Amino acid sequence: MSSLHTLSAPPTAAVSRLVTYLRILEELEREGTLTTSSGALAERAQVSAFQVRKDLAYFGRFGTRGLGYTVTLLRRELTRVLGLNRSWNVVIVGMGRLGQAIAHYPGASEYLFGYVGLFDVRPELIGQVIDTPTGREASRPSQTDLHQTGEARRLTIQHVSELRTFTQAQPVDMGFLAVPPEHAQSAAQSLVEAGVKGILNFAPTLIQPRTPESAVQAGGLQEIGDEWRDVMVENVDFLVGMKRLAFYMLSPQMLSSQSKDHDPEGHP
Amino acid sequence: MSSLHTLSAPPTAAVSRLVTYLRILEELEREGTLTTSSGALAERAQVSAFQVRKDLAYFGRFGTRGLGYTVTLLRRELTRVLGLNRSWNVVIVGMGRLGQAIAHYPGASEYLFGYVGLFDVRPELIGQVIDTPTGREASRPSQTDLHQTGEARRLTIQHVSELRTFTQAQPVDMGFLAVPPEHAQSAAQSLVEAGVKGILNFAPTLIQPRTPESAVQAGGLQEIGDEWRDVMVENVDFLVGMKRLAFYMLSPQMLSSQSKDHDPEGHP
DNA sequence: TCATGTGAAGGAATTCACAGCC
DNA sequence: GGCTGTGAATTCCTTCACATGA
Repeated sequence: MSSLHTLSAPPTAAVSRLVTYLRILEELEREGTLTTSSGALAERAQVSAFQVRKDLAYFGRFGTRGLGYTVTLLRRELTRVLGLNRSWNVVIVGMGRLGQAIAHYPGASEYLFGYVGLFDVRPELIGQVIDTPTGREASRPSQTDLHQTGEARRLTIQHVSELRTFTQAQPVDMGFLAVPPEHAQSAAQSLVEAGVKGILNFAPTLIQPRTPESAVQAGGLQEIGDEWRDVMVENVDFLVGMKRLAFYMLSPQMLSSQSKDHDPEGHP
Repeated sequence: MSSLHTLSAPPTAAVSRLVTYLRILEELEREGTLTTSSGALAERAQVSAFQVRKDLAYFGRFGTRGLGYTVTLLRRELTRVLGLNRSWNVVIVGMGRLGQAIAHYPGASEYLFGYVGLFDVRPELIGQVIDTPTGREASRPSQTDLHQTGEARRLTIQHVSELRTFTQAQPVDMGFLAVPPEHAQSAAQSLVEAGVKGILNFAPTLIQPRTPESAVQAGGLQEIGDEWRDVMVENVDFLVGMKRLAFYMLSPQMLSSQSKDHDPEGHP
């Protein structure tokens, strides 16, 4: 009977599935569907109905027994739970082909993710002007095409060395890292020193959540590692996906039954 | 004492970690390190030494008790296990900004992944010529920079409708899908109808591993679903990573202890 | 009667401790 | 002695069955 049901931490895979459910709910909303059920969501998400209900139960009670879920209501709740009803200021470090593709990618500008700065070290890129899509309005889920709302924001690529002063004038929540793997650690270090607390790493390498020893003995850092406290790193490495695909094509019988998919890259 | 130890299917997360170990071994090899240990690998992979040993044990016995692992030997074994010692012919469907970034991405051309065809439906893209990096030599791990071996392969973007005849003349193992989400299912269908058995899906949507009903009632497909048999789909969705990052930045206490990372997108 | 929400059962993956072998 | 390889224990995630409530 207690109103608290923040029992235990949800499995990380459950968070990924929540993102999928949210996307499906948005599709249903666009299709004009008013209500749905755990079974219907399960089919489109390629999981079991049990799984859907359990996943939702980690975060609250959103349905009506005997009826199911109201699409709009559940969409709104999941948006809130995932932290997608607030705005996130994002910088991209590394504006090569991948960084530019990310900057223009339509889906990223939904949900109030907005690019506020673009950075690189290559002289030929610095000063270049890029039009990035801006986030949709805060209030409306928008019946119209989500990909077309908002207008472009014009940004100039700056040198990474300006990152620190940039974040003093302009709050930055996340940094997207799209630099070559050999520069990923130092670029991440620059982000952290600039006070950025979230890193989405596209490079095929793991970011070490600490200041490299070389930098420590070189400079006079007083509180080592402290700047990395509370920094979240999430990895998006398509080479891992590519190699996993190769493995499972070669050995299809190696597919374990449980949790065939869902979840990101990185490590505990 | 039996020489068989292909006991049970490894966790899918173990496969992702194997990819990480392999990358670390390549780094160690470039650094000139001859031998290593589960502890050393664990530190760089951000997992426990137990985990490293258990993961390796799923696939064989590669170390020497009391000594550790020979870097070159373990690298070669993991390369074989992951199916990266054979060549993979890849086509890209969707040559917008993301597709072009993928086509030029240096890491993909390692390990004998080679692009053999590029496809799109937009008239302004068809006929455009793209230089893609080619795979490194089969035999050598190459002491020199892995990213610089091989020369460019010149490819012309073709219309997706030519996919079927293309695969009859040229074997294709994998298709990389970089089209907008609303076209992902039909593009995947085109790949499958052309006989492609592996799909790496970059679109933020789940591919349904079956022919849509609309196509079934329209055309006279005799054996429904059969063309999807043995097709592997792997998802790489950076929007999921982005939203996961938002969630964990908002609720850091929601980090479950186990398997904080590692694993792809999709579902069971 | 319907479909959700949830404690309990079951199964999988990780962690551990130690046996086995340089 | 040192580090791997591996059965056993533990922890976690998923599946299930049913109580709950519209």
